[in-house]
Amino acid sequence: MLRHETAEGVAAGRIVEAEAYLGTEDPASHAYRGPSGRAWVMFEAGGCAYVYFSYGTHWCMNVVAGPKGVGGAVLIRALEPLEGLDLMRARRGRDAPEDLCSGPGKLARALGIGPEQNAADLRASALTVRKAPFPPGEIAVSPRVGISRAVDAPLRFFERGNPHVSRARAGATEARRRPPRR
DNA sequence: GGAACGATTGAT
DNA sequence: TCAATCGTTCCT
Repeated sequence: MLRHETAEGVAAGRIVEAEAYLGTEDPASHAYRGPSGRAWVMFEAGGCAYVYFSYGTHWCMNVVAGPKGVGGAVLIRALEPLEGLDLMRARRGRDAPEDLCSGPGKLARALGIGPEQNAADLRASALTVRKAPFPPGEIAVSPRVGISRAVDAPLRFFERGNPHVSRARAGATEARRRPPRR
């Protein structure tokens, strides 16, 4: 689960959807061009947060993975809210639990995650990743959502049937198929 | 120096 | 289906 402690209170949820972004070999990854610009954090040692500004409007949060010097991170795409739901509601301006954390921008907003948390140590800071209170169900795999390169790589992972999983606009479900080329 | 695009969301 | 909105990338 992902948990954030702020002056406003605690908000936490169980991670139910995530995507892997690799290093300089993954054209869809921010790390593709090396440790320049915002992507430098992806080349730090695993265990810290990579927070980036998306579409000029939203913040998204990753867990950096792999050894120092190698690019890689896991984008947290959806949470099942478990703690601080009213705080999440206030931050999100939504009421339904399924509307609080069912997308990378939504969950960052709900947990109060922003640029201040970039490069934060997820083992020992206000923002942590820890073991969930109950184990996952079946894990399904699909292509990643919202990208235009490496669109077929099966690097999205989610708990099948969980109502808090984001709705994949791009149709990135396990049933998705690219039309056969002729 | 400028144009285009993007690991998204919410309203129309 | 489209606007919001801005940092990064890519082109001239």
